[in-house]
Amino acid sequence: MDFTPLFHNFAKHITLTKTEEKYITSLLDFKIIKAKEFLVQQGEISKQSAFVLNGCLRGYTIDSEGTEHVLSFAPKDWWIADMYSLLSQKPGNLNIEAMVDTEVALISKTNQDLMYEKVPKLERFFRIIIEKSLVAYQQRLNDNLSLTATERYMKFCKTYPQLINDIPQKQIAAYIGVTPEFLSKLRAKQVKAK
Amino acid sequence: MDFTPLFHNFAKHITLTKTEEKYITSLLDFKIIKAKEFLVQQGEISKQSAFVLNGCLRGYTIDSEGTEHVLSFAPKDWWIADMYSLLSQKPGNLNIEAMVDTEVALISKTNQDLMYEKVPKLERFFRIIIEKSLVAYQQRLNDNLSLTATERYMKFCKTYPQLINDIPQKQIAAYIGVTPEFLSKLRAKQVKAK
DNA sequence: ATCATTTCTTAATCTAGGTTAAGTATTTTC
DNA sequence: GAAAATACTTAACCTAGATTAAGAAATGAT
Repeated sequence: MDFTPLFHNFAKHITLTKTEEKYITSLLDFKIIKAKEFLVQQGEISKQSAFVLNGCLRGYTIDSEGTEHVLSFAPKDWWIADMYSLLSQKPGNLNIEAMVDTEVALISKTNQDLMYEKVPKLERFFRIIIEKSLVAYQQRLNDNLSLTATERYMKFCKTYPQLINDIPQKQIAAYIGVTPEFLSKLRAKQVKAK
Repeated sequence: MDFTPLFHNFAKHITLTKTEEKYITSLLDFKIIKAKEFLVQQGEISKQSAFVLNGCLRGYTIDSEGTEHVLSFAPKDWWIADMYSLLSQKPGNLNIEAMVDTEVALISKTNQDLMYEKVPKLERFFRIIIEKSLVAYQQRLNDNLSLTATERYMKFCKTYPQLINDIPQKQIAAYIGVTPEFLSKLRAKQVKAK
C-alpha cells in the first residue's frame, strides 16, 4: 500500500509538507480491483474518486441498444470518477471497470471536502487537473464533430501509444465511436496502404 | 458597466465581502462586443475569460473542410473562454463571436492568477464551475456517441428552451453535429408526426 | 493440452445522415 | 422600402459507417 505515485502527482502542481502528506494519507483508502470487477456501476450513487497506482480502469456507459461507449481510460497515474454522480449525489450512468488487476487510492467525497478545508492548496490542485480534463473533453468532442473515423483512430494511436497494444481493439472502437467491425476494416486498409 | 450579475454568480458558491468585491472589480474589464464581432479568433493566444452580462456569445471551431462546429453557447450569466489556449498560452483553434450585441466582464489570465492569491475562495468557485462544465462536456460527448441526430435535437430543445427561438437553426445544427439540411428534414418529420 | 469464451476479420447488404442544387423565406443594409 | 445577403426548405442522389453473419485467431479456464 504505497501512495508515493499519488504524492508525485500532487507535486506536479502544489507543494505539500510531510505533515500534510500524513494527514492526506489518513483520509485515503487503498483497494485492489481484480480484472473485470467494478469500482462503480451505473445506477449507483458514487461516493469516491480513484487514483490509479498501477493497472488500468475504464469508464463506460451502456446505451439503450446495449452498446458500450468508453468515456475514459485511466492507466497508471490517472484520476477517474463518475463526476456527475459524485457531484450531484444522484445515480450515475457510468461503469468503472478494471481492465487488469488494478491498485487504486480512493478518496471519499466526504474526505475530499474535509481535505479542501484543512489543506486549501488541494483546491488549487484539483482545479488545475479538472481544467486539464475539461480541455481534453472539449478537444475530444470537437474531434468527434469534425474528424472521420480514420482520423480519430490515428489520433488515438498518437495520444495513447502505450495503450494501443495493451487493450482490446473493441475498446478502442468504443472510445473513438465506431463498431469493432469498422475499425477492423480501417486497420486492414491502413496496412495495405503501407 | 454594472457587474452585479457577476457577483450574483459568485454568490451561488462562495460568499465575498464588500472589500473583496471591490478588489475583484478593480481587476475586471468591461467590454461591449458588437454582433458578429469576435472576442477571440483561432490562431490567437487567449489572454482572458469572459462572463456574459447580457447578450450571447458562441464558441466554435472551423475544420479543414471549412465547416463550423459549435462547442458552446454562452448566454447571459455564462462563462466562456478558449481554455486550451488560455491554459497553454499557445494559439487556440476556437472562435468566440457575439451573436448579438453583448456586454461582458473580462478577467485577464494574469489578474485571475492574482485573484487566486488574494482571494483564495475564488479557487473554490472556479473549481466548482469547471467541475460542472466538465460534467456537461462528458454528457455531451456521451450523447454524441450514443444518440441519433433526432434524439440530440430533442435534448437540445429541452436543455436550451430559451435559445431555440433566438438563434439560427444552422447554429443548432452545428452544435448537435448535423448539416442544416438534415436538421431541416428532421424538423419537417417531427411536425408531421404531431 | 483441451474446450469454451472472447476477440478479430472479412464480406455482403443496409441506412442515417451528407451532398448538391434550386427555390423560397427572412433579415440586414443603405 | 428595395436590393442584397443570409437562413431555411425540399428533393434527388451519394457515402461513411452500421448491421448481420460466419469463420479464424487468440485468450482463458480446467
